[in-house]
Order: sequence, then structure tokens, then C-alpha cells
Amino acid sequence: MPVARPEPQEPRVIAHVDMDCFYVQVEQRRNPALRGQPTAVVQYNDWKGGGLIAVSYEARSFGVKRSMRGDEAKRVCPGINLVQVPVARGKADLNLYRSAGSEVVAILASKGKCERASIDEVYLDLTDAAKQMLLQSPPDSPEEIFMEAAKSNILGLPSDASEKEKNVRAWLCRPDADYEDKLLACGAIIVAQLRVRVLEETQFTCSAGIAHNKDDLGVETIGDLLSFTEEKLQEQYGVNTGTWLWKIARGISGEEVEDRLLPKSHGCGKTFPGPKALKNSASVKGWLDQLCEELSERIQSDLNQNKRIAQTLTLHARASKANERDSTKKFPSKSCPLRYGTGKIQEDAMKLFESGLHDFLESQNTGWSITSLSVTASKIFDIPSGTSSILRYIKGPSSAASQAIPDSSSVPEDPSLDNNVYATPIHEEKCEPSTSENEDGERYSDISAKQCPTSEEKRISKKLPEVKGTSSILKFLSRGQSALHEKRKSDGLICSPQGPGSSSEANKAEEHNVAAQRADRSNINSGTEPSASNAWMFNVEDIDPAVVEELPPEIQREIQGWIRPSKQPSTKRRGSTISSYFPPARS
DNA sequence: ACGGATGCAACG
DNA sequence: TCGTTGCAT
Repeated sequence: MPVARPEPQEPRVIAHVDMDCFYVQVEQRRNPALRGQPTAVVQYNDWKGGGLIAVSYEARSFGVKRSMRGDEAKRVCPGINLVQVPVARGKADLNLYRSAGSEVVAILASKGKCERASIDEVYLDLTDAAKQMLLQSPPDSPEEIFMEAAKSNILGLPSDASEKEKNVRAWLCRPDADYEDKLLACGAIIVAQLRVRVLEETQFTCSAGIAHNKDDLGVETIGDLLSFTEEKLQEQYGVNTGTWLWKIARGISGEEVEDRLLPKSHGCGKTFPGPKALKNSASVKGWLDQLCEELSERIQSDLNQNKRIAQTLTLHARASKANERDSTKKFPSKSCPLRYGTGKIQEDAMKLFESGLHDFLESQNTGWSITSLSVTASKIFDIPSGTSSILRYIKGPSSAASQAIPDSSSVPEDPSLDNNVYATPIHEEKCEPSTSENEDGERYSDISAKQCPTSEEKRISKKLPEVKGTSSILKFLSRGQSALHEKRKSDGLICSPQGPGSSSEANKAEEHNVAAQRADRSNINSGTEPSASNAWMFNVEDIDPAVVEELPPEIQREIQGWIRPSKQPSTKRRGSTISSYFPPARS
């Protein structure tokens, strides 16, 4: 007897909302003339008319499929409208669809815990809303439930609902309809209302329900699915999927809906098939720069709009060697701490590439070609809203300018800076930071007083570009401080890097990253001594311990859980990790 | 020249 | 933790 993953506790009402042929709908909204027409969205069109990524129902009825090329679609359906995905920086740009997806998510999230599963798919936990409806305005007769549910099935798409209706009706009106069924019916009603709202506010239609309609069993609706035993479904779809289907058809899903409206990572990439393969590092750099530019823009707006910071930059590539056709060796992925700023990201991505290429080639002298490149920003964390208060305590030299930013919902990146790191804007303007003066009579917050530069240090600081507008922990610590760090190091004021043996267990990750960066650099520019500032990233570890210690205890606590929310609080205390402030030497 | 771009989870 | 793989839309 097969046993599935245990499905715990309470009945839940979980909806799966799917924007079908979403890209087409987005294009139809942009150009209403396309409505009701056979339409498909293609990526690129140079080669065989481009690849289809979404197909309207009208076009589907001609037999147009998503796996087709534009040329093929034309052949099958000569009247088809092919709309191209926007191209920016030489690559497909999906931002239009991403933000359209956000519009929908924003509406759905109003009724329950909402998980953005993909650009056009959402899971919604409607348990609470359904319970509430059952308490407040219970649809008392099964008949009434059915009428509501039927409406929801009909909405949006043209329906040949007669068969469907029969099943749903039979199900809802069956004599043993119980609490769970009513709850589910309420869920259906809520989803129906949501779909109306989505339609009204975005002009998009969506369908809600089960996504796994492979039709092997003639399954079209929940009602159909209910007629199968759990065992039969397991047999057909596998133990886990079968159970999942059986349960979800009854509104029971053990899988929690995650409360997450935003993606967990941002990536952008491009393939270079066949003759387009990249064969020298100049062309790789060119494309990498383009990809990094887009990535930088995206994480920057994520920071500005959502107050989230990405920690890790990863580079993926696909490669082959010139003379070996079926070499199974793969180009290794490489990652490093993510530093904000387009230039930094480009620089780091190229280093990751070079490092990966080095490993890939294993010191062979063969030529190579790259057939795909991608960069990804991951490990994204919220900056807790309270953190903006931290910024009041730590103000850099340009604190006066920062006062003039009441509502910086958007902080544009200044392209003239090559080390831009922005923190969340200051929203609350409650307390004034106390200040002190340095030897030049300039005012600094007490917190930063320990870091208050001498005039010589300040001269160095001024070589660095000024960040206008926002004064932040990031700017001050990550940019300004690194220069001071260099200076102090050369003045012998701080200790030299530790040897690898002396470092604590808690330092290993940091060591790894720093060492990897250094290794990369020395691989590429052998003989060039890596500068410590290159290892700087925005992280708690970057903060001078002296600065942290000066913070009020509650702020210290906040910082501890900030960038890397501690899963096991303080067994490996981050405080000691701050010693990585002095990056360990490479072994 | 594989449907591409993207995102997720699981695994070692 | 990182890097790989596989899978999904």
C-alpha cells in the first residue's frame, strides 16, 4: 500500500489562479484590436519567426501550439497575429508581463494569503475568508451554493458548461454535503468575486482551480475529479500527485500557501545558439554587461519599491570546447557576494565568468564557445521597516542633504557612481540624531563619531563620489568606510589580514566568498594584488564593530537579524564574525 | 539551432 | 554553504 507524504490538520481552501495565455492578454490590452483574434506572442523572430511563448484560444483552435516557431504558426494559421516580446539590450525583456502579473497579485492578495508562484500563477489561501463567509452570510441551501458556484464557472471564458454544471451540481447537492464542502463552495464564490475584480481592474481574465488537468482520466472539473478514488489517482499520477489531486479536489491541501507576493530571486539570461555562440571574452563581456545592467535595474527597483536587498550574485553559463564535441563537462556556476551598482555587478560577473572558464578549461589551451549566459540575484531579504530608524542613528557626512528626502519611493541609481549602495529611504522623521564635531568642525552623528574621519582621511573620502539625497548605513559603511579602512590599514592602525587557520567556524562562509573572489582575481590578473575593498559588500560584517557597539541595544538587535535573519539565534554569534572585517588571507 | 527566459526545490 | 540538477510555466 503506497503511502503518500502526510497531509496534516485542518481543511483548507486553497485556490490556484492561473492567467491563461497571459502574455497574449497583456498584448491584447495594449492593442485591443487583437482581442478575439488568433494571436500569439513570440520571442525574437529572426530565426524561423521566433519562438511562441503564449497562444490565444482562437489560435489554439487552429492547432497553434506553444512549442511552435512563428513560421510554423503562420503555416497552420495564416491569419495569426504574432506579437513580439519587447527587446531591450539585445535580449527579450519581460518586465511588461512581470508588472502586469503584479497587478493581479495585488488584487488577489486582498482576500487571503497569497503566493506568487510564477509570472502568471498564484496560490491563494482562502480558508479564513471562506470561514468568515460561512459565519456571516452562509449560502444556506445547496441550491444556492450551486447557483453561486455555477456563476463562477461561467465567468470570463465562453463556456460549454452544461456537462460541467451537471457534475458540480451533483457534487454540491449531494446529500452528504458537509462543512468542508460548504467551505469550499464559499471559496469558489470568493474566487469568482475576485476574478470579477481582476477583470474589472486589469482587463485580464483568469481561471481558478486545478492546474493538473492532463485529461488522461477525462478530468475537467473538480466534480469529475471527485469521482476517482485516491488510489486510482495515485496509480495514474503517482503517489504524491495522486493524493494531492484527491485532497485538493476536496479543498484539502497540506501544502501551506506561503505569504509571498514577490519573487525570491531575479535572473536574466540569454542563449546564443549555434552560430551565435560567443567565442571570445570580449563578446562575453559585452553581453554580460547587458545582462548585468538589466539585473541591476531590477534589484534596484526591488530595493526602492519593496525594501529588499539581494545578497548573492550567481553566474551560469553553458559552454563547449572547440575540438571536443561530446565533452560532458559543464561550465560551473559561480557565485559571490552581491554588491549594488551596475558597474560592480558587471565587474563581479565578469570575474565569476573568468573563474568559471578557468575551471571549465582545466588549463587546456583549447578554444571555447558559450551558448548561454545568465546572472541571478538571490538570497533576498526584507529590510525590516524598523530599520529605517537605524538610518537616523548612523548618518554620514551628507546628512543635511538627506533631510530633503521626505518620500523617496524611488531612488534612481546615479550612473556616475560605480559603487552605489542604497538603503531604504527614511520615512519616519521622529527624532534628531545627536551629533558631534570632528576636528574640522563638521557635524557627525554620535554613532558615527568613532568613525569620524580625520582631515587626511576625509581627503581620501572625497575622492569617492558623493551620493546625493539619501544618507544611509550602506553608503557610509560600505563606500566611505572602505576607503578609510584602506587608509587606516596603510597607516598601520588596524591589523593585517588573519591567516586562514586562525578563523572561527562562523567565518567560513565569509572566508569562502572572500577567498573565492581573491582566487578569481589572481587567476585572471596573476600578479595583481587584490585590494581589500574589492571584497566589500553590503553586509553586517562590513560594519565596524565599534559602530555597532555604539548603537542602542534595540537597534543592535535589529541589525543582528537584518541581513541574515538568524535561524539559530546567536549560537554562532555574528558579532564575532565581524572580525571578517579584516578579510582573511587566501590560503 | 534545445521552444527561451525565468524561477523554484531538492540534492550532494 | 555552494553548486548542480531537474522541473515548472
